[in-house]
Amino acid sequence: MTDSQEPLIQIGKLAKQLAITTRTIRYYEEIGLMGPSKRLSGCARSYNQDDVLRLKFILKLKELGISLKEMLDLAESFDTHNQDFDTITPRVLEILDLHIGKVDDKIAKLASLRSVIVNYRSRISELLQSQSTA
Amino acid sequence: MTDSQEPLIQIGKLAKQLAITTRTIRYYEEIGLMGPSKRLSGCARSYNQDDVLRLKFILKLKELGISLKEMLDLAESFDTHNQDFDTITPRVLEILDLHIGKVDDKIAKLASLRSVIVNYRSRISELLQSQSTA
DNA sequence: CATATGCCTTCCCTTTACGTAAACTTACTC
DNA sequence: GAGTAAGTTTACGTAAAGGGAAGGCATATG
Repeated sequence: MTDSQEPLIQIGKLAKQLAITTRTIRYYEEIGLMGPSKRLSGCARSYNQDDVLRLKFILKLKELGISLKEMLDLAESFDTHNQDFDTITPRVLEILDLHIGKVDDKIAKLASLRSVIVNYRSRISELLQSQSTA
Repeated sequence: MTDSQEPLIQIGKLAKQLAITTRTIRYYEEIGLMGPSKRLSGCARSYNQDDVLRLKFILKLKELGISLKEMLDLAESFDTHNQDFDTITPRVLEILDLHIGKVDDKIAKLASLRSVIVNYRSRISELLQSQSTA
């Protein structure tokens, strides 16, 4: 595991690679999601493979609809009991379950919305029909 | 239809009745969702049954996930061609179809999101399982 | 009369997840 | 040595949907 030289990447390249902006990466560091990054000479941030993976993970969670604040909470509970894998994982499951529930709710509401709209649509359509045949 | 006296209700009561705040009602008026309300002496807002229905409708749409801005767009196209029923109706159908499409999109995305989360959840769950049996 | 509601307007505050300058270093290249 | 590109920090701006306080009428009641 001890590579003679870890492949380090700078912020601009990393951002482009993940199709986000440098601002986003700095922001994640700012709020503590990414941890302070190692600096090159000239203070330029550099990222190794672990950092990249962490960022990808964050983006994945975000894509799943988890807010940055929730991630912070998650990260905190990782850090506070990170010795015990058994106690942290249920917490993750809990959060995921909560999210599945939320998504189910949204889907149900949208489905109901859809039927309302469709209903409305057909009533108007009928109205138009009777209008033209009058 | 000409009631001798329409039952008028004031903002505080209306808010309480719909379980929202007076600020919310004023806000909807502010952005043009509710139209200027008739005032009593003392400039107090008053609402008749139509107003109440409109507000209920807005809350319904909101609950269904339609943003206030989208409602404004809808309201605008109602208002701009409201002279000719034959020409307005197809436009409404168009908007409704567009919304049905949007809703379908959202539902599809959420469904895919759901399966991703569920997948993730089960992988973690398995991990926990194998952990405890180790 | 005093006080308590209820309403009014105006205006700044909040949260989330960044966007967008401004002003400044550092590094590479012609 | 001038220009360009990429990096830095600080800090104000944005959208959505209101929250909440200040300061001021008007009505109702003991």
